[in-house]
Amino acid sequence: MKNLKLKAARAAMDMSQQVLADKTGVSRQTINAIEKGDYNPTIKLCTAICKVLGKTLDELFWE
Amino acid sequence: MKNLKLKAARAAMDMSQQVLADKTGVSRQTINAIEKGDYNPTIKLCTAICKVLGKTLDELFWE
DNA sequence: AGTTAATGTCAATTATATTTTACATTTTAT
DNA sequence: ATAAAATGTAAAATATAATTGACATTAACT
Repeated sequence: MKNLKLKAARAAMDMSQQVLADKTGVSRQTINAIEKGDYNPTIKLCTAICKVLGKTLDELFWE
Repeated sequence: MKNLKLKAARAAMDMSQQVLADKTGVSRQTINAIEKGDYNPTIKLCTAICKVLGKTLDELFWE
């Protein structure tokens, strides 16, 4: 299942996958894969993404 | 950093680490390690733990 | 005291998240 | 129409989450 909430939050900040990757300290492919939804990031990375995008875990990663 | 919120939520349900491990499909050592705090579980496991304990990600895994 | 359930912890192995390199496709802008 | 940036995707390698088995300690109970 795609993570459209993440994709939308990133779009709302006008931030590319590459920039989000740099700010969270992971590769662009990792961000892409999380948005694509076919895997399972660590809570630490989810938290880092939330902080960069100004959202909480519940807002981006709760179903 | 220990996860005392998780430990407290489990205690509030009077549930052992072993039972929580069984209900979330991981080993007891994994639950113990998460409570001890010296690592970084996947979002999928965090979500499973939250559902068993009737809490949200923000309540148990947001700092 | 003695017994049992629960917890803390460690070493070795397995499963999988993440990286790296690379290329194709799509969007955005000129 | 063309170039550049952004995205989608894949295979191989690396880092680390999670398992297994084992043992010691602590808490709860009779």
